[in-house]
Amino acid sequence: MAESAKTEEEKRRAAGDEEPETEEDSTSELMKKIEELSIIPEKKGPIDDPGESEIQAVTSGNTVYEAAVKFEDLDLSKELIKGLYVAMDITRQSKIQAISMHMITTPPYKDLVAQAHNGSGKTTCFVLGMLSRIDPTKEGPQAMCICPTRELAQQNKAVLMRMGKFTAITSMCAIPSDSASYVPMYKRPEVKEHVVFGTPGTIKKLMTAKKLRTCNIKILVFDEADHMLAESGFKDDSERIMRDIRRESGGCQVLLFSATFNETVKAFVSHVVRDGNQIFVKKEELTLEKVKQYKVRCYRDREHPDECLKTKVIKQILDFGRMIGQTIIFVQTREGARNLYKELSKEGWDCTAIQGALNIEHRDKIIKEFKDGLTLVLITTDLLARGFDQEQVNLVVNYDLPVVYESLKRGSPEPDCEVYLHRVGRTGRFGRNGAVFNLLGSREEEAMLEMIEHYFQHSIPKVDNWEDEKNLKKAIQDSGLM
DNA sequence: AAAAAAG
Repeated sequence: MAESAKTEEEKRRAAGDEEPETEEDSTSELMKKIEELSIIPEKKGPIDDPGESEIQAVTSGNTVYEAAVKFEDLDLSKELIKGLYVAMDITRQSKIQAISMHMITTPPYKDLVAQAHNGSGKTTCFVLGMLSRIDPTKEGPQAMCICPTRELAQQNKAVLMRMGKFTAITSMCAIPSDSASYVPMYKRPEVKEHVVFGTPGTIKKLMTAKKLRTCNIKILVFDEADHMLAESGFKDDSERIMRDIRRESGGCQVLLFSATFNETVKAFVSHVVRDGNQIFVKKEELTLEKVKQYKVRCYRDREHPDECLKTKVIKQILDFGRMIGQTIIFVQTREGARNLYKELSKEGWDCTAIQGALNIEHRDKIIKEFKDGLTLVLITTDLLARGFDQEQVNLVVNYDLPVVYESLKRGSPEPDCEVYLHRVGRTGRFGRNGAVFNLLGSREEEAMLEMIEHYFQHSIPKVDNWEDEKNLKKAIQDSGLM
């Protein structure tokens, strides 16, 4: 099943790559594609994913927006339409795209806070929004996107370059660079590119060094906005960047995107974009139907307290996982990532590990190898919990459950349900199948997973007797993989 | 403790 889906995917990809490059040919190819689209599924309108049915939109003021059923309804340039259909191979709009695109691309360009499920195409919304607002004949930044990690900034930039392939729009990443190629801010040239993707620290430094002119910014995006605006360490920088750019640009459009907005953040961001449009999803509706979640109980043995059963379970899961696609294993700490990597690679298991303490060259290399499909198993901290998009990932393993740090200090560990949701969202993207295994090494961890089940009103089945490989295999089969 | 950043 997964096999056939994959080959079909690959076929389409290959076909896309062999697209004739001459202007006439690719345009007629485009027209053909558009024709096909208008006869096939449009009566059904936007993708009717079961998981996407509960999106609620609140528009501000008396601006009337119509849902855009097709991208052609959006008054986009033909270069952008071509980018969507030919370079991106996007055929239909997802629900979040249908609801939000007019809000983003239509005057009076109101601010927007938009929540939608993991893997439902939020990036396409804001990247298309940015591209549509840019005048490529003018030099310098006209759109900016703030991200929580270097990896996400780079990934988003890659999406923009692909979607804007047939335009003259340029982009750059403002993220920390490796020590060898570091250039002090005062020595840098002024940013000439149209779009800047970056992390808060580097963006802020470029702005204060006057190397990043923000007066022509028309659209400012915060990806993973709830995180950027609520988490200490990000909050102050993000707010300052938003305030400065709003002032300098004379009131640019601000877009806040994330899969999660808890009640506290919701109240706060609604204040930030007071006159804006809002799209929210109920938290019970956020779990992905296509992703099957499991718990595996592997408590430490009283007779062998040093033996780590979790590692044993991992190896069993990887036996299957490596046959069907790529796997991401989440751990809580940097040291945990190092240790598990050592443990697995020592015994000849082919895997890599990434965490924030690695040097930048190494980080980039690990990500590239994984995105290229050269490595099948990636161990990571919550560095990759949000936003990381790799369609071949069909297995996620929570070696450790995400914990709210403050609750640890209080002595009663609570799970971080939002991080849990984001981790789960690394698989099952765009309606694909996926499976998540939660390894429970103690009574406390079992209790935490119960709290997660309660939070999402979604019960997670247990895989009994994991020592027998058949049971793990059956779980993977039940999730539609293999 | 993870994420960013520090030059």
